[in-house]
Amino acid sequence: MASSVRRSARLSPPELGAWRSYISTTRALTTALDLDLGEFGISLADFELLEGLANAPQSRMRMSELAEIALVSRSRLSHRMKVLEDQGWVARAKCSEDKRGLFAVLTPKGKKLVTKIAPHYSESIRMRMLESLSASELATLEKIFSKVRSGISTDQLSLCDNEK
Amino acid sequence: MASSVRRSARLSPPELGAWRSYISTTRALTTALDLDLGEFGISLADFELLEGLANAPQSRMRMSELAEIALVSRSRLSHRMKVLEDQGWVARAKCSEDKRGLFAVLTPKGKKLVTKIAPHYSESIRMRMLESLSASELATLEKIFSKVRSGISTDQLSLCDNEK
DNA sequence: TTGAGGTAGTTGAAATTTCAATAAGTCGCT
DNA sequence: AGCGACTTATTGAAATTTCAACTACCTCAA
Repeated sequence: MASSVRRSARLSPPELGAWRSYISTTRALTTALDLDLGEFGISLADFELLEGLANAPQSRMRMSELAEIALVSRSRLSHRMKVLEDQGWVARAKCSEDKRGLFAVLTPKGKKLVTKIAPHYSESIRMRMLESLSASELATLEKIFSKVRSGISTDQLSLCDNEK
Repeated sequence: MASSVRRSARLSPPELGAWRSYISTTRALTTALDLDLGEFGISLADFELLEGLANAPQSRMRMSELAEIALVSRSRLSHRMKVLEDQGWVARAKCSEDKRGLFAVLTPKGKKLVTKIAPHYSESIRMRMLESLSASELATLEKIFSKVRSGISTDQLSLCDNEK
């Protein structure tokens, strides 16, 4: 009785093409962005943390919330916060509602940095990526990745400390 | 006399939407793929190295070529090769044409591993990403990233050791 | 044929990230 | 009131990645 589901066949040429194109471009792109931001003495990942805070009410956010929006593990955030704190860009503040918790807060110095770098960041993203695309491609891009995103059950990954 | 070029303005909502959607999905996706492959005791990045070799004639490739196609720095490749070698998946072989050079070679054990894992890898990519997309979205995806890729001058990044 | 400058690959140390464990606090239930 | 299960965040150690030399070799022009 012929096969029924036949899972896990090789990727078809269009599938393979799309995947390869995506993955290799993504690597090149993040390298390029990191390089661009590097001129301002910060990495893409760290800048995203500061930017996340900058966009939050009162420029502060609970550690775990920041970890979640920035898609980094909690322990990684803890470690990064230490170095961002040493730079004077962020601080940690107690949280009175929940004594276990802490707020990550952007300092004035940190705000200044974000203000200074943000335009270059935008420009870098635009130059490296967005500029190559038409308005409709832009829309499709957003649609495609939203779809993919919702196909990935976030909680399953748990953004990767080891919380089983 | 009104402004002329006006570079580096804030990203427009569609631009921002596309970017955010892309970057956050990409993080979730690579985490998911790593998790999937983790069940077979290997990371996505390492598997890509083995797969790269598997696809090369005679399952071997010059170190620098492998670094290039896998988009990793040379020093990183050197370090990774050490651990892949310890696992018995790859070996290094002298290159007679150029005595500075080496070939990275997939061992029989490495080949077996690739053969075993490849279907799961495909299935994971399909399940996590491709399945969410229509054929035309697939085609657009490939087109978009090819465009973006060619907008990024590869040599400028030099795939990131410090070769100025 | 030599020597200047470039290329291939490696190395050790420093920086970063992950992993597993831990402290401290909350929540709900009895 | 207090116990057990869960959550928040941190920590140190291990693994990985980057960074900056460094060795060995190749190329080519004078």
